[in-house]
Parts: sequence; C-alpha cells; structure tokens
Amino acid sequence: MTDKIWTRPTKMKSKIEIPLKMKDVLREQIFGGSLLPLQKLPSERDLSDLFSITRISVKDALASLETEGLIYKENRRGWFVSPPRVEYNPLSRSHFHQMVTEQQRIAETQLINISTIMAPSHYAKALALTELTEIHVIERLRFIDGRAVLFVENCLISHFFPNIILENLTQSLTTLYQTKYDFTTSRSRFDVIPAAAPAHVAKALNISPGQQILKICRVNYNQHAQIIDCEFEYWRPDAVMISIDSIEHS
Amino acid sequence: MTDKIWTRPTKMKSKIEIPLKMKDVLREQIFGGSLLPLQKLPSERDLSDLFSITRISVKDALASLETEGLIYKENRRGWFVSPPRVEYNPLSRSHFHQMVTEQQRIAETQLINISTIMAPSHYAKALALTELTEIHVIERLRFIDGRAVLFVENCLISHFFPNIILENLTQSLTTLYQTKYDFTTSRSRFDVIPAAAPAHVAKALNISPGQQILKICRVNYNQHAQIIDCEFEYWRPDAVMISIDSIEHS
DNA sequence: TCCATCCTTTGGACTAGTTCAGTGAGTTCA
DNA sequence: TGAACTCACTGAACTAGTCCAAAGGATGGA
Repeated sequence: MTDKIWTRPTKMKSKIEIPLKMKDVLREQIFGGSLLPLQKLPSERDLSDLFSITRISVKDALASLETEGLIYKENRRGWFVSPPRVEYNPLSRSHFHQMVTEQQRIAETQLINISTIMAPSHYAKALALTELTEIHVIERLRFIDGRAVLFVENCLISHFFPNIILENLTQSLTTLYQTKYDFTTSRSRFDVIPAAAPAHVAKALNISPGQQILKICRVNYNQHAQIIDCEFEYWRPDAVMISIDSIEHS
Repeated sequence: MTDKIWTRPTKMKSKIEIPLKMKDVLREQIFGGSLLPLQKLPSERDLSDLFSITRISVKDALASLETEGLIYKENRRGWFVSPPRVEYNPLSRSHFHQMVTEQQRIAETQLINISTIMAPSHYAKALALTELTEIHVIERLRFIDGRAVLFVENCLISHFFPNIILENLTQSLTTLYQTKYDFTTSRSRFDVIPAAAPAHVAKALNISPGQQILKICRVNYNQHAQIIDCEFEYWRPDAVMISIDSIEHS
C-alpha cells in the first residue's frame, strides 16, 4: 500500500483508499517513465477490473489526473499521457511554428475553414466596429508532435487584406501581414480565460463539448494604431503554459 | 421543452435530454437574473428530485456549469452562482485592493501564516538561488465581495527585508517594498498555468483538493535587476480573467 | 488495390441506490 | 452569557449495473 504518502485532513476509511491508490500508481508510472508521453492508458473498463473499483470511480480518478495536466482524453478513443507543456508568450507575436520548433517540438497547422461574413456582434465588439463590416474568419487547427492542441479563429477586417484568402493560410499570418500588406503589429491586447469548449472547438480538438479549455482572445493593432484583426485561441489546458516577461516590452 | 436551442452533433435519444434541460434551466435563470451572484442553488438531492435524475447526473451537469464559470461550490456547503470575473493584469503590479476597488468590488485580505525557512528547492529555483538562503513565506487569502477567491504565497529573500514580518501584512507588499525598503519593481516575469489545487490551497479556498485552479507564478526584480521575491497565486478559475495590453509597457 | 461494410472496443450517459464526514444552526447547561 | 453539544443537512465517495454511439480495425468483394 502506498497510501502513506498521502496527507488527508481526516482519518481515512479503507473504502476511499483504492481510487487514491490508482491515482498514485498512474502518477508514479508517468513520472517514473513507465508510461511515456502520448502513450495510451488501459481502457476505463480494464482499469476498473485491475483496481477492483467501479468505472465511475475510475472516471473520477482519471478526471483528477487530467486536471493535474498529467493525462488527456480523446473522444471515444481513450486516455493518453500528456507531453510537457509548451511555453507561450502571447505578446511576442512569434510564430507558432517558430515557438514550437525552438522548444524542440514538431508543429503543424491545418486549415479548417474560411468564410467571409458581416461581423456578428461578438466579433464586432472585439474589433471595436461600430458599423456593419465585412470580415474574413479563418479557422485553423494546430498540432504539436502530431497532437491537436490549439484551435484558432482569426477574424480579419477584409478591406485591410485584399485577396488574402487566396494565400497559403497554413503559414504564419503575421508574416503574411508584413510581407504582403506591409503591416507590423505595434500593439497587442489579450485576455486569458479558463472556459468551456464550444461545440465546434470541441469537435475539432476531439474533446467532449463543455470540457475545460484555456481561451485567449487577442486584438492586434498595426503601426497606425488601427485594429486590423482579432484572434480567439482555444488551448487544451494541459498543453500550454503562458509565460510573460515585462523586460521584453520595455 | 427547451431542448431545441441545443445543437448536438447527433440525433438525440430522450434519455439524455433531461440533464441538458437542467443545465438549460439553471443557465437561463442565471442569465435571466432569477438566480443572483452568490446565491445558493438547491441541494444536489433536491435538484435530483426536481428534475427526476440521479445525483450523479446532477453532479455532472453542475460540474459542467462550473467549467463554464457560471457556478462554483464550497466544500460540503453547496453550489452558488458565480459573480462576474475581475480583470487582472499581472504585469501592472497594481495593488489587489486598488484593482478590485476600481472594478466596484469589495476587497479583503486575511493573513494565513508567516514562516521563515531555508528555501526548499521549488522556491530556490523560482528565485534563482544557488546557495542555501533564508526566505520569508507569507501566505494570504484574498476575498472579493466576501468570497475567498485567491490564495497567495509570497516568498521574500529575507536579507532584503529586515523586520518585515513585524509589519501589517494584510496591506499591499508592493507599497511596503517601496515606502520602507526603497525597492521598486523594475521587471516582472510570470507564468500562467491551469493546474490542480494543492491540499493547503484547497483547504484555504474551501474547495476540494485536486480541483481546477489557475496558478500564476511571478518573479519580481528591483531597480538593480535583483530578484527580491516571488509569488504563487492560486485563483478560483471562475473569479478571474487575465487581461494584458502591450501598450502599457512600451 | 481499393473501398464499403461489419464488428469489436471505446468512452458517454445514464439509473438506483449506500455510507461517510464536514457545516452550521439550534439547544443545552454550567 | 457563553461554551459545548446535538443533529439535520450538505456534498464526497463509493457500489453495481445498463444502454448508446463513435472510432477504428478486420473482413471481404469488385
């Protein structure tokens, strides 16, 4: 029994020890390297047999390890060991691919959808639009080491970016802004919010709708202090760590 | 039936509609103002009777609303409606009380514990200490509108702050640094990580150990580019929204 | 070789209960 | 008056199952 390493506020009854033990065993195997990143755990049914507890208790224990950021699940596929978090500075405007590569990880981007619409209210608000304005909405899915970790919606005010939808949109938009439209980002404003995954995001990231994600809303200004686009990022919460240093902006 | 407003990827079976309905009803009552911030929801048993579903389904539905940031729970006390999030800029070094007051909310701080110890490894790492160094650890609990939302651990390198433990430590430490020790914060570095609440934090915030929280680790440098302290903040995830603007630091 | 179809495995979403332990209001009693 | 005690109510943590639907591998025919 490894229960001794647990400090509980009250005296224990034997019943509750078993799921704690399962958490301990899995945690130890993950930290000890017996279970490697991206490796699949046994199925919930198998774990329930292995530890002689019900599937509900198994699910509770797994959800708890998920909150710790040690494991993650994919819809109807199973549970997997989380790779280390990437460090992300939303102010730096460094490209996703550059950032990931610098951390010895492999980045990929997949274009999900492009649409050109009149800005609905939540986009209009983020872009500080007072009248009906046409925007491009670019939805992309981003992968680290083959795992989908980030769903991004970019909303560009279309008159700033003629014909952008004809470009290769799996590359960095920042680079595209600079090379093709001569816009540099002079100012960024962003919010970080722990939230629940909306249905379309959950589907793309292959998680259950309503699961916890980290939402980042960013607004970018060009060198003329105009808002040119905004961005909604939805991160798998175990995949990322926001990291900011004030010295980089002073 | 209000089920129609839900878009589900697949056709529904009648069974699964009831917990969705419960979520809908509660959400509507919260947005509609029938349930006010800080108000207590009916007990899980009552909800289970009201909607004729089992307590496990009730718990699932409530956990889902919790992830959305609409409700929160207190250990063995019940579920409550979440007040709006406060906007927090970790770079600004504005005082907690000042920040909260500016947003028309009421702030309080409670001193939990002070200890003076030789820095254990995780603190030593954050403070970039290479040798055994004495630090003060100040644990404080912060309230908004009477609700405990933030647990803070401040670790000060003690030789920078003689006799600080004799001061009133429910006030802003930044102010204390400035007025009493002539230190101004010239640089801050911080990480934001979705994490699970450690036991001592869970106890102070009155949440279950292992529940999701937002962890912010901050390191502060004085005007001589020395690291003088670091800070570990643990926020209830529904209480806060990180909000940063690059223009404030350029 | 390719592609549709079946079939097993997986998690998702439930039902119907039980026991345990902290909270807090109300009561008792020195 | 005030501290200690009681007790109902609360969520916490379980047991023991059921049925459903998506995912993906195996199968088999054109």
